[in-house]
Amino acid sequence: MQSFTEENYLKMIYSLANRRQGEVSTNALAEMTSTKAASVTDMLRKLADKQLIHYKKYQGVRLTEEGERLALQVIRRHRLWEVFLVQKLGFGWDEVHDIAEELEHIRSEDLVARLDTYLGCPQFDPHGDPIPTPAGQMPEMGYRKLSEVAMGEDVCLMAVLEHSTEFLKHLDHSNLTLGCSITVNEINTFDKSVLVQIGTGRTVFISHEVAKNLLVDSRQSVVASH
Amino acid sequence: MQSFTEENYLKMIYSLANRRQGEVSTNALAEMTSTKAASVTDMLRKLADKQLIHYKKYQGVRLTEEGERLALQVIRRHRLWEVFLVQKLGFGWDEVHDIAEELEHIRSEDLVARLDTYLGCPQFDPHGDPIPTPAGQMPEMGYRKLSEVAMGEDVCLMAVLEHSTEFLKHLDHSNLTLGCSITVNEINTFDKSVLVQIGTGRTVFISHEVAKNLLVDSRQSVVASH
DNA sequence: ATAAAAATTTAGACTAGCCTAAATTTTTAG
DNA sequence: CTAAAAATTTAGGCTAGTCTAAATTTTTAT
Ligand SMILES: [Mn+2]
Ligand SMILES: [Mn+2]
Ligand SMILES: [Mn+2]
Ligand SMILES: [Mn+2]
Repeated sequence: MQSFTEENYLKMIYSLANRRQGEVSTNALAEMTSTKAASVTDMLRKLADKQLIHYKKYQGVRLTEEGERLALQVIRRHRLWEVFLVQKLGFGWDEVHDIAEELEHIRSEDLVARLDTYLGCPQFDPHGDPIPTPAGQMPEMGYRKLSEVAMGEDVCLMAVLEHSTEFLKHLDHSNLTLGCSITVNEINTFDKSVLVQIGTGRTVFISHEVAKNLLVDSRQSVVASH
Repeated sequence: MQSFTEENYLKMIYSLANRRQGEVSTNALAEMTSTKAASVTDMLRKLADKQLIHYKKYQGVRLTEEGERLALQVIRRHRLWEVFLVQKLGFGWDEVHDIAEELEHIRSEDLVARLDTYLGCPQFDPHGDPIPTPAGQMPEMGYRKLSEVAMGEDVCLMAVLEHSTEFLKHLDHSNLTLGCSITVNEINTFDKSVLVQIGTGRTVFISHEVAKNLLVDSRQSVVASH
């Protein structure tokens, strides 16, 4: 059985490994856990002892099969609770992360199964992130970043990479919601900002900083959530 | 801000204080927290430092006003989550205690308020226990134990004092559910067991051990929950 | 190729919560 | 009223998770 802390480390190793491909560094983990590198090293030794990670001193870290299985369970719980908070309790998508961060650690197979059923077995969380299957598979969506879309293309907003309240509030403010269609009208070469039309409605300016964090799909996919 | 452990101690001091009136003893807390008396003493010193309890060495302990306020918040969260688990997720009343024991520690004013609204502001949890008000008042029900009811009386089962899975399963087995009416047909003097009729239906035997843990009301009150 | 910089680990220390064993205080019984 | 029993506290120690400062290894840049 793992502690809250160990579960958090596993989850963060998983997401860092997927962001930059390959081994995860001590410093990256220290930043993400808001601790110091020395503390991370201690924890890595413990996780390695428990066979949850592959760890060679100075060489970075990688999840074992068992470690990944556990990480995906935590992520599954996190995302299911986020769906609950938004769809059932009426929270905004910018308000749920911290609460889900605590709910994700309540370990009861039965609870997760019932919650999943109750929510109608959702495929995506309120940020468009796929929910790992009960069997522990993480669906791979082939999304691109809006910052990589060519001029004139017509795409659909499927997910966001950044979950901070400020970022999500900013999107609300620009009328950018999951599932909305986006047409790229103009790309400014000097700062890579874009001018897009949302649906058939208004035209908004999106900075490169923001565009990098919007995942889109060319296909006319069904809306993930709303 | 209090830790999980501190919250658990406050909650247990509250319920022990209400059970046997007056100061709560170190040993009683040790038994209830499944720790040793020495550990309890350590924690009592800490809670006293934080002004959450009145504590004089060797003299037992009592909650301060602030301590009681916090204890009631924890109890409110616990009972609301129990309602959620039973009414929304379909758990049995014998399965929810341990999960609620973890959920109760998630501190978000907003979460509790929304959950309360979502559940329809319930007054009682699945065991018939009153849910403290948001303002921190614990409603006082004037229930009696079934073991104290006179022969021939007609009462309504309102709550249970024991929450263990075995006990609750035993009640299910005897068709004893919250809100059912009970007529005392016979009281055996040698072992204090009773023979009762449930509603207009079958007649069951109830040992003193069980009857002591059933709270009833003479009035034809509306069913608390079901 | 090597020296400086950056990343990482080790050493030593702290707090929260828990334990056992021993000391102390309160209660109970004769 | 006193001696034994029971309850409680103190002393000293352990683990998880964290920290700072110092040592070590790897990377980067001349
Ligand atoms: Mn977490
Ligand atoms: Mn999310
Ligand atoms: Mn608890
Ligand atoms: Mn209850």
